[in-house]
Amino acid sequence: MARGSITAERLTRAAAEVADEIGFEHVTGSAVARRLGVKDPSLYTHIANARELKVRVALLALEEMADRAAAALAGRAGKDALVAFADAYRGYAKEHPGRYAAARFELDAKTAAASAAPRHTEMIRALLRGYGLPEPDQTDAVRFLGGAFHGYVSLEMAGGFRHTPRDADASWAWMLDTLDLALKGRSGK
Amino acid sequence: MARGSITAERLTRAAAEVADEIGFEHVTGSAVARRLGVKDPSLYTHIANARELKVRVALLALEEMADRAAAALAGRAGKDALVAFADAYRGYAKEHPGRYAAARFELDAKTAAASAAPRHTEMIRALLRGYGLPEPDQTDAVRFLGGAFHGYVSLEMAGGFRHTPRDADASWAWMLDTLDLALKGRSGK
DNA sequence: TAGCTTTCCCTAATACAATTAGGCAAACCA
DNA sequence: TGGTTTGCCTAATTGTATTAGGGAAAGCTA
Repeated sequence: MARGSITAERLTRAAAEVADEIGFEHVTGSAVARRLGVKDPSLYTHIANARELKVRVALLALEEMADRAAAALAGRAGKDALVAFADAYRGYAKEHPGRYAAARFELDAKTAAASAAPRHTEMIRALLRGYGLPEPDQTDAVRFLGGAFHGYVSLEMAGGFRHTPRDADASWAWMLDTLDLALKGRSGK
Repeated sequence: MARGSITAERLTRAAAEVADEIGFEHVTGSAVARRLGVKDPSLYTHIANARELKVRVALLALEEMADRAAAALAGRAGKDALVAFADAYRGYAKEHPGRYAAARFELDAKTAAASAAPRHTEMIRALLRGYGLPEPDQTDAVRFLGGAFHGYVSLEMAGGFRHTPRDADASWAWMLDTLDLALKGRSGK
C-alpha cells in the first residue's frame, strides 16, 4: 500500500467500525489490516500490539459518549437532565454496540485517568446537582446511576428482555421516572 | 492420559477455574487441556468447539448463581429479601469473577431459555412481590433491579470506583436502601 | 477368556491471529 | 542528487482451533 496510508487514528477508526459490525470481542488486528488493505505486520509500525488497538477503540468510545452526553446535558437540569443524559448513553449503545462494549474494556489506572471516563463521572455529578444530595450520598448516587444505566443497557443489548412482551423503551422510561423519584426522596431526607 | 480422564463436566469445571484465575475472556481450550494434562485435540471428543466450552461455563455460572440466590431468598421478604438476593449476586461475582463474566456470555435464545437465566428473573419477581407492584410495573422493576445489580457489580469489578475514597460496600448499601425506598414509593402509587 | 467392537486419547497436519526480523523503495533533507 | 529515514512488505515463529486418522484400552460376546 501507499506510504502514509496507515496511521494510528485510521487504524482506530477502522477497528471501531469492525467492532460495530462484528462485535468488539471479535475485533482482530488481521481484520483491521484487511479492511485497510494492508498486511498484518504493517500495523506494528503504528501500534505496539493488538491490545493497544482495543485500548484506542475504548478511548474513542469513551470520548464520543462523553461528547454526546455533554451535548445532551447542555442547558438542562433536574429530571430533564437525567433523561437526556441517560438517553444519550443508551442511544450511543444502540448506534454503536461494538464501541459501547469497547468502552467497558479494562484500562489500567493511568490510562483510565487520562481518558474521558472521569468526564462521565463529572457529568453524572453535575446532573445530580439538581437533587441537592450531600456527600457521601452524591458519590453513592453517581455509582448507582452509572450502574443502573450501564446495567440496563447491557442487559437489553444482550437480549435479556426479548422474552417478555413489555417494550424496552417503556421499561427504560419507568426506570428513569423511578430514579428521579428516588433521588428526590433521598435529597429531602 | 488415561481413558475416561476427560468428560464435558470436567472440562467445564476446569474452564471455570481458569476463568476465575485469568479472566473469562482469556479462557482458551488449550489452557484447559493443559490444566487437565491432555492434548488439545482430545477436547473435541467431548465438546464441539471452543465456544461450547464457554457456553458451558456460562450455564454453570448461571446455575450456581441461581442456587445461591435461591438459598439467600429462602424465608425472607421485603427489603430483607432484596438485600439478601443482591448480596448473593455480588458475593458470587467477587468470589468467582471469571464465572460471573461468563454468565454474561451471549447465549442463543434457545440455550438461554433452557438455562437458569429464567430462574433469575423469577426470583427477582418473587422478591418484588413484597412491594405489591402491578403489571407492567413489575416487569419494569425486574429489569430495573437486574440492571442495577449487574451494572453496579460490573463497574465495581472493572475498578471504576477505585478513584474515589468512598467505600464500595457503603455505596452498595446506599443503593439497596434507595432501591427499597423507590420500590415502596412505586407500589403506593 | 479369546476375539470383536467401540471408545477415546494421541500424533500429524492445516489455518488463522499475533508478532519479530530484515529488506527495499519512497519520501524527506541537505 | 546522494544520504537518511520512514514505513510497508515478505519471511518466519509461536500459539490457538480444528480435522483426520491411528492404536490401544475397555467392554461385550460367545
